[in-house]
Amino acid sequence: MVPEGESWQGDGAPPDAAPAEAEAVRLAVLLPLPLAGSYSYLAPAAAGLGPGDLVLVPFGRRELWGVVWDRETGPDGAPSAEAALDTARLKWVGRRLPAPPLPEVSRRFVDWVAAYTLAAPGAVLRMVVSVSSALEPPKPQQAVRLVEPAPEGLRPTAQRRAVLEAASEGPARPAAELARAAGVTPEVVRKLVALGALETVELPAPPPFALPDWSRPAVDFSAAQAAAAEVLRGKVGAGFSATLLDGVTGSGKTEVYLEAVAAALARGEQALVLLPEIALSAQWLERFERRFGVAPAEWHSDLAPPQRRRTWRAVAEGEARVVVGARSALFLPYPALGVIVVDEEHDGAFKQEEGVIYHARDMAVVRASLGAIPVVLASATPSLETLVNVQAGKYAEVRLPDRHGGALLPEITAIDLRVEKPERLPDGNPGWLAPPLREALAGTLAAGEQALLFLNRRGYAPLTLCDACGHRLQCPHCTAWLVEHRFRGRLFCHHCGYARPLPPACPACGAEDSWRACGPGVERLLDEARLLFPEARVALASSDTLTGPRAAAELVERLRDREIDLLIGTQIVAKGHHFPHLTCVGVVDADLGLAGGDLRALERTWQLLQQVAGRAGRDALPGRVFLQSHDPDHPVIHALVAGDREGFLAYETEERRRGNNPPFTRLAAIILSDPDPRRVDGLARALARRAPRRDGLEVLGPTEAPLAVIRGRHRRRFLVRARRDLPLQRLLRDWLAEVKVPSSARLAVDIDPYSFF
DNA sequence: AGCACGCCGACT
DNA sequence: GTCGGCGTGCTC
Repeated sequence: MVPEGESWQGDGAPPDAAPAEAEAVRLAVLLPLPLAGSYSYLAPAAAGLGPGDLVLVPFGRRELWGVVWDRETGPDGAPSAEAALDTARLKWVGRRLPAPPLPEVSRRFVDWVAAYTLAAPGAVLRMVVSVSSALEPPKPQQAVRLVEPAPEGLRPTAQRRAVLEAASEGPARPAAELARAAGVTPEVVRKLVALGALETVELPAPPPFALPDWSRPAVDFSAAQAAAAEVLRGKVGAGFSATLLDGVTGSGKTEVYLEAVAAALARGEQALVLLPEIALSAQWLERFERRFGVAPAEWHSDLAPPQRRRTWRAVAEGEARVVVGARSALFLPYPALGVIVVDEEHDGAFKQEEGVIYHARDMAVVRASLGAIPVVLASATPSLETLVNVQAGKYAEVRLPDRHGGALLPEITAIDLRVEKPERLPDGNPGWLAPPLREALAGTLAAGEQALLFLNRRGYAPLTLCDACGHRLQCPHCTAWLVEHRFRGRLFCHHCGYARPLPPACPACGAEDSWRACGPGVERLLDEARLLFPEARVALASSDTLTGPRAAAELVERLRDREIDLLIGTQIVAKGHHFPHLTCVGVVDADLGLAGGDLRALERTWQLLQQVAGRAGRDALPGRVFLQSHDPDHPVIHALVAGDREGFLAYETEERRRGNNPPFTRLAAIILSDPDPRRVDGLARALARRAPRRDGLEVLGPTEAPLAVIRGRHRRRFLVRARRDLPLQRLLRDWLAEVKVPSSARLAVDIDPYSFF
């Protein structure tokens, strides 16, 4: 018989002699598919399979991996209620995969997230087991090296010589890498192996993830930091807790929460730090290494597949002790997670908007609760949701009041664009910088200090129209204007990626050279800055210019080395980098986002501008911040100028309460889409007819979604607002189950929607 | 999600 | 006459 724990070879048919019924068990196996539930399989009792085990199972005419979710027998050995399916129809589980079983807490997390987001459990499972190739043990990597002495009779072509020369330098390398280094196709290398000039060897396994040294001394803490660190350390090992770590930019939050990480490490546990955008985290990694002496395991979407495989397995085996990652890192199968930190918890990047739609900050709190561990939410501008939870006593709070090292907070001034109008530029084009901002920039640059212009608009101009007939260039697939990107010489749709060159003549009236750019983008500001400050070294920072971690790190370096005098950037520059000589920040359009219509527009604007303002004057030099606005009396602008955070929060809290909006109610969005507008309208009407009606529940819609057409799909949207005590998910599930969705249409549910697009 | 089966247009 | 389009349905 099969020894327990060994992998049992099977192929969906019963093993040699079919075991008697008594020797077989029924298992519920969850598959990584968007299906409603698990599927039942048979397995020999002696295989010892239990919940969490990873197995291969036959499914239709395919073979899939799956996770044993449950034994389908009650405590008395009788089949459970849901195991009604006729045993004769069941297939047999195949091979058990040689991977650590999925921890119980991960399985409960999958079920919880699926129930909350209305996603299929299998779709959530796929986020946990996101690297199916990691389920087999790592194959040793093959490499090639030179055979010495070289075999005789080898025809030495130029390509072969290049390969042999490359191979003579350095250690054995994978064939593909060697081919790349020699500038030849892999075929040449293969041929040389066949000819005996190169030989294949196994590369030693890469070194395991190093254990961070938590016993190294922490950096010098201020009294406030030391006290905060002590509180956070005390949460570790004390069951579930959620704590807001609230401190202004530069107050040293990172070092403080790393003490909670150190405490978890000291207990032999794992730690997870979620960052909104791992790509821009070079400085964060430096700080981690300074504290622990080694690098943490990284997890984000653009890891190379071998690294991904290795990291997944190292996490599952408990070898990777600290993971820093983007939101998807939350779903890794940690066997011994001891603490979760969500840095910049207010950041919208934690909201996953595709596939399983979830908010990583909220799900982190759930994961912590299921694992009975602490979660730390860190931010200089906490979300209203989190602050309300603090006020309600659900979350603890730790504050770091001062800028570490005593740097001064910047002085913030609003510029009323209705009074201080930007002048035309010397070349006749409109300008976007009002006189007071121009003067401040001139003064800053003359003093040899650095300045930042912030405008949250990529490209040259948000709209391009024909001066002769007024025709506006629009995306053919979306309800959106095309944005001119002059450096790339093309027009782009920011919603679907459609790109085309600027047409030489207007497609509507045929006029030539008639395009007029309307409004500013960062590229246009760059033109203005170069014209006004020809001596200054100006650089641009947007997602178009900072395409990866290297580019971002390089920019940070150039700023630090003062090779840049004036930086012009989108929100990409708001994230926490230290630029000690940056003393002047100009927000070109502080009103952008105030009008946005969605319920978090004000909060986002507040947070973004607060963060941008925090870039100014971080060390000994005081900073100045200018907000250009057409509405300087707006409460958000007022609060920013007065530095009145409590005032803003009180205002915004009251607005949300009055509008019956979250966190005082709960929202869900139902988004329908179909290439055929008539069909999506039909589906919307069918849903509207069956919309649930009850006290405390509002169903708004259907309306055209704000971008009515994206990628050629017509979109309609319902918004559901529910009193917090109502079972929102159950109501939605019952409602949506009543309507048949045509196969061409898609229906997505967004619980707690953030983006209203 | 795949991968079948199934019923209508342009091609060797 | 077939190859092939993707609409509908099923997978323990």
